Amino acid sequence: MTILADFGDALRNFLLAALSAKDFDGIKSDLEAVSFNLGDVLYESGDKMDYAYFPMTAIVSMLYLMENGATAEIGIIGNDGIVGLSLFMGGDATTSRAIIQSSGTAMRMKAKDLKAEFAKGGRFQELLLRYTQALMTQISQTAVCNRLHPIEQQLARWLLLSHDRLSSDKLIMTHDLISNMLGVRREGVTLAAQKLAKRKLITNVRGTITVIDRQGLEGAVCECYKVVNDEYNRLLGRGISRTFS
Amino acid sequence: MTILADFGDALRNFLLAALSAKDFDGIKSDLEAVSFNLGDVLYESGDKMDYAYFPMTAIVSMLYLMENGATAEIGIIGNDGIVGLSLFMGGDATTSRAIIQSSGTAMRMKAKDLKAEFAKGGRFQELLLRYTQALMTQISQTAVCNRLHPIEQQLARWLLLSHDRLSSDKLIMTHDLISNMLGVRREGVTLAAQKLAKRKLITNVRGTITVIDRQGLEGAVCECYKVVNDEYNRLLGRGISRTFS
DNA sequence: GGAGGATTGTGCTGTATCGCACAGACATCT
DNA sequence: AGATGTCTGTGCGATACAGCACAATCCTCC
Repeated sequence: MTILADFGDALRNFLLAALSAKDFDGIKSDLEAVSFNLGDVLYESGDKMDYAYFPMTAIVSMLYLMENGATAEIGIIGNDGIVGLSLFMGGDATTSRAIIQSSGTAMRMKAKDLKAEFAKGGRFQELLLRYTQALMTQISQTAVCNRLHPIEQQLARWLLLSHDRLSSDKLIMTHDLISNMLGVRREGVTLAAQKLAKRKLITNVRGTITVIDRQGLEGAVCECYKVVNDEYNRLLGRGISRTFS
Repeated sequence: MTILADFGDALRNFLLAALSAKDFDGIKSDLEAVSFNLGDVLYESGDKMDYAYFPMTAIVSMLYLMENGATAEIGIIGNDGIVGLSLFMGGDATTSRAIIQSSGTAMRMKAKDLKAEFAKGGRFQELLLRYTQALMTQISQTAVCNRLHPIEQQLARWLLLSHDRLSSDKLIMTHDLISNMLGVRREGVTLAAQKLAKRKLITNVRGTITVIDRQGLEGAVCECYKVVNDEYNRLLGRGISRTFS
């Protein structure tokens, strides 16, 4: 992680952008721009959190780590949200690891500042709570998808969720990394990616997956994607999906 | 659903019991005791909620329903918590169905009363937020468990979560009902229940599963159960597990 | 006590995915 | 250019579970 000298464009984060100018000015001095690289860990499971993060171009993956080393992702947080819900929820820590899935920038805010702002009530609190509910929907739908849908559809869902939070069509990710997120074998990801590539929805070259047919990918995904996106839209006033934005 | 004449023992619900006498007196007049039967639906997915429910002896299952009719449970709420988080989260509805998994009683509270009490801040708000985080942990762990663990362990987890929220050792549930919760085939539940019965952890007769070796069942379960229980303990000051209470 | 329905048990085939092994392709660094 | 490490592709058997079919058991209600 690197602390950036310039303030950056905080309004690339939707939660910050949804504040009124007055509300934003109130918290602006609490924000600090930072930059992350792929694989950086924001928190380990059980860590007491010192900061909350509002991703701008970075994407964060919430990952569970099992005793036998297996991992599975429960949610993706990008410029739509905030990492560190448990600060205002009261727990100060979660049982998941927060890891950078795509390099980029974020605003960070000290734990005590976030708590203080939250405690004031008002628009900021409301936004944070609505985002929490949206994230719960994403996690819930992940649970359902893990149970009921084949890898190919889950990969499509994962690619769309990531694509929505990126400004590019290129996802810098190895199959191995993706397999850790989805909690499946690396070979399973290779197979699924080949199928999607054969359908001309993505290209699939060493270390990079590129979305070439966004509409088509939405046709290949299970209903889980739309349910989550509709709920983000309902709760936060706009979908995160790049198709409709 | 039946509205009960007598007030009942509201303090069987841990959230209500955790309030100070003064705080509880403040909301007491907002509460009304109701009784539910197996299969009663508290909300459908997308329904605007009129009431929140604090289960006392009832157990509620949060269920997702897919387009093809398949279902999967994302969380269990009993006397440890509250059904209707989205009221104070701001969404007023969720994408899941809330259905009675075990008959019994609950306190209900009008939506606007709950929102008003939440908005006051203080101990009640804090408890609700902490419970929300605990439930998020349960949902997340469900997602992971769905991905990584075999049916037998998942059934054990599900039985323990239900057993913790019951005052009896008898769970009135058919294999078919359980299969809807776990999102697997009915036959899969039959097989898994037979294996647990062969290990003398439960008995398994038509329509009723009885826990006969609680300790043994905890030995048969995956780590998911303990992670969730420890987190409830950390966040809410006590585990829900009957073993340690 | 017989009929009918609900619940559980069992067997079969098909399939998705795992676990493992290894080859080929590519990237990087010297 | 060659060495080395990383990433992807492929093939195999094993396994867990799905989907389907149907028998056996039990419960309830006339």
